[in-house]
Amino acid sequence: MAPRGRPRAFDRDAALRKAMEVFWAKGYERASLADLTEAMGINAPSLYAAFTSKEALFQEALTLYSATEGCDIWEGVPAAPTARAACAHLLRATAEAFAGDEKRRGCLVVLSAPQTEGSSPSICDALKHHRAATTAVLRERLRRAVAEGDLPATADVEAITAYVVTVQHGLSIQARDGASRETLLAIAGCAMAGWENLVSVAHPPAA
Amino acid sequence: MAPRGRPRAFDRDAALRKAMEVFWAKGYERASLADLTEAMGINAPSLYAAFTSKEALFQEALTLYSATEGCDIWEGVPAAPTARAACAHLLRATAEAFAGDEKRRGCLVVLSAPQTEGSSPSICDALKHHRAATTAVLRERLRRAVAEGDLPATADVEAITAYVVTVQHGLSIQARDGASRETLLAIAGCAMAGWENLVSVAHPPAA
DNA sequence: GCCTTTCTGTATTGATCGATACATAACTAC
DNA sequence: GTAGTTATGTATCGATCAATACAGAAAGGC
Repeated sequence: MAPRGRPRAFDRDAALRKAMEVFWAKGYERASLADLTEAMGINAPSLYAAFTSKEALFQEALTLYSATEGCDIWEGVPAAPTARAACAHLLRATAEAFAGDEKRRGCLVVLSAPQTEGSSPSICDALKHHRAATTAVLRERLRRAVAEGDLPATADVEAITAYVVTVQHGLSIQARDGASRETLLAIAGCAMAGWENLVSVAHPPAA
Repeated sequence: MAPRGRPRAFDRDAALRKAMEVFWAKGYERASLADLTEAMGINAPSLYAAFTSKEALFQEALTLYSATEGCDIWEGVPAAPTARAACAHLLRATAEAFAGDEKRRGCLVVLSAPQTEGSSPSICDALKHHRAATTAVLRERLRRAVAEGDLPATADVEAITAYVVTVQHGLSIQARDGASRETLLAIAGCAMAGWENLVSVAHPPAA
């Protein structure tokens, strides 16, 4: 069952991983074909033959990212024993992940294409969809917590979900600005400091 | 004291404001000269004669932004009667500001150039410096609160500052993802729900 | 009037963008 | 072997990028 023509001379998975790292460090738009081909160690025609287009390459890189980098963070959310543990894990794991090396600070999904206007709509939509999907994971976990009696029935699941996700997104900016591991973890700690009040208020007032 | 040569045929301030709006909606890199000149109603040579370069134009737009758009939000921080009021105002005013029209959702300072790698270093540094400056405003207000006895001496001012700023930055992402005014305000409310615990803990644990 | 100065519109610069045409190389099938 | 298929490297495509050269227009100074 060997393929018919001339065999590919490079490791497709390894090249995809390199591409992901370039997108992670530079974002979708700023990652040029020259950047990508250099990092991947191949020429443009090979890239297009294997990945169709820059956009399709990014989509694959995004899938790889969520399957590898975001995996630990988000798998722990439904698996956590309580709603509180789920949120604490999410924020702490995010802080730990963003404390890595220089090139990988912050989340690819959050930082790759922040501008709605003018960007490739499919890229923007894919990232937006991805953010919505991860948000849904947390929301479902919190809903389950309410159903199980872990959280009071009056807890505002939508608001708490949005709040925790907002802190997580904000951590990407902090990480890109060079915040230390300690700072990132302190932020996560602060965000959880008011948990008891947070879940016991039906509709948290705007102040 | 009339200027010597042919008078400028456009309103420089009005053109700068238009440029700011383009940068706000598209970010620095994605805002092309064609976009800018069209919005400003002038040709490229006029733009360069009046603003030197795209980069210098952005710097001026950034100054205008902080002098107008960010003004209400940040002026209220030192002016607030208490640390709690300062933070609550900051987050609520941010939520209100980001609930505006489609093109202006989120903060220009946060969203214009999220990628450190490869971007124009001076643009990136300017935005980073601006974020640091606004962070410093909040930090100073909290320090004053400790000095005045408004906050306990054991309060972790650095961590609280970083936390509140992180929520504020995260609101930009939420706003760009289309969060409603109610959602943005609910997030601000959630962020403040744990205030009493937040300020009474010396070093908030990571969970 | 004429000269200098500054701005305006047209047209264009070299660089870089993402994406390919083409000829050649390397493999399977027969 | 030959035919068919796919990948590779070089060289390049048209489009777009930020930035200008240039000539004409509109003002003040004299």
